[in-house]
Amino acid sequence: MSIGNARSVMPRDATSSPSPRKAFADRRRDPATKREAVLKTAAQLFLEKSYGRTSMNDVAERLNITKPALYHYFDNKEDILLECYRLGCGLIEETLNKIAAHCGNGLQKVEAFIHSYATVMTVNFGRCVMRLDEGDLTSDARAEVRSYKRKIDRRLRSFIQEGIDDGSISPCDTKIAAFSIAGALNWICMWYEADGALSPDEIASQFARTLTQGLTAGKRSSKLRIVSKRS
Amino acid sequence: MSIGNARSVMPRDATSSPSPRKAFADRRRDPATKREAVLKTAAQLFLEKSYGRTSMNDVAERLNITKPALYHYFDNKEDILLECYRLGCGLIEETLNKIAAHCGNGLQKVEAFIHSYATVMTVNFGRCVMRLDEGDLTSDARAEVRSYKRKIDRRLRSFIQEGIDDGSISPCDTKIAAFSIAGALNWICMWYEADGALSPDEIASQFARTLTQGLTAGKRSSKLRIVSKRS
DNA sequence: TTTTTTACTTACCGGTGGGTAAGATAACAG
DNA sequence: CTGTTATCTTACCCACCGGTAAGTAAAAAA
Repeated sequence: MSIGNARSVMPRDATSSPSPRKAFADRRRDPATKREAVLKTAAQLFLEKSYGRTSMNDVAERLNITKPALYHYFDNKEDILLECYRLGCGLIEETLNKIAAHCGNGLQKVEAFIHSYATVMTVNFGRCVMRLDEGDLTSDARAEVRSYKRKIDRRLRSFIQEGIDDGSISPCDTKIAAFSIAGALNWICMWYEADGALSPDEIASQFARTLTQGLTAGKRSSKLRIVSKRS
Repeated sequence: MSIGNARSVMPRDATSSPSPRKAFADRRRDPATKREAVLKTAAQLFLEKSYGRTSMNDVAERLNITKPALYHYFDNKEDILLECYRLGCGLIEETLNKIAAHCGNGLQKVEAFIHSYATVMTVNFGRCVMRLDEGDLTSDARAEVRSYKRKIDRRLRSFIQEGIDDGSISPCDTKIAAFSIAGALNWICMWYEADGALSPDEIASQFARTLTQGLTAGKRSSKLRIVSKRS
């Protein structure tokens, strides 16, 4: 429909705005795109400055609009936050389903989990899930988010248990093992920076290795000999 | 007032108040004890509700005093926060020094690190260091705290490197291995609860095992002797 | 006792931030 | 062109919070 001239920036993709900054350039575009632009900028700001220190004015300013305009797309500030959580949890759940389908033994599933999850932790909405403070949510919303997180934890534990059962993982306390792995992965969202030295894929691969193999030398691949001390 | 005998609660220890709540019962006690009481309650509240959602009134209320009284012991809110960080960092540094002194190979040092650090993460001031948001500090204070944290990271990496050099740890990217271990440990302060099912010592021991041994089955578990090939 | 000092209270200020009321302007339908 | 609707703005309200001023009362000193 009559691209006019200046408007020819053109969406490469209907659902992902090229730059959230420009989504509000035209007065009448589709509301879905604008809503998404709000969400993306908000998520970005929440990660930069935390939810509490990000004012609605901050979000509006970065979008070149004024605060009340935001209330056309979201009921209130918490609504934006909750949506960030939901999107992030959706990303995680996707990967979980893929892994459960991906046949393989328990250890392989855990490895796949670590790899995928680490990758999600380098994506803004994914980072929001673990980095933002649940305490900023009202109790209803918090309960919802908690249930998502519990689900993730249960899945990871079941992968580990599967590995113990099929012999690919050495017996251990699954609860603590899961806490340990999930902790290492969750913490990624605290130090990762998009323009940093480490690429998401590097992180994911190295984490998968470190967490499954441990540090201890003495596996076949290493140049050491192991002498069992106590038959 | 002037309860006379009620004062016989008596400090079992000069430096640790029995209950922060009662530190302000008498009008004239030593200011050091009261200052400490403020600090403890503040730390507790910061962990319960976050720094941002904890008002000076909240702190005062829990101590049965009024807000302005707090300003006799601290210049401002951030001053309290910074002191929490400093105390926590002090705890961590202590353990680091003990470990460096404690002779042993690299792997043993890393194991000791994991054990001690996990324990610190179950102590309020220790938890503050990693759980509270640096963004709440002014840039000067933030720089100070960051330098403490960098130091911790450097020490851990040096332990790992030492292990690689002496053959007790299989070669790996020390930076990512350190991130992985530190992440798992730091995350403890996000889920640990004092009255929970897991005791600090259980956590510490299990983490030391999981992180050093990994999940992979096939090595003899703990009772093995490693013979370094080099030298 | 009287005086001085320390510890604390009541009352208040200024700034900030979430959210709203009501009006303006552009897009669209007819 | 006209009326209607969606979109966005200016102006404002109110609650809360960090911090302070100024006064009160208890403890310690004299």
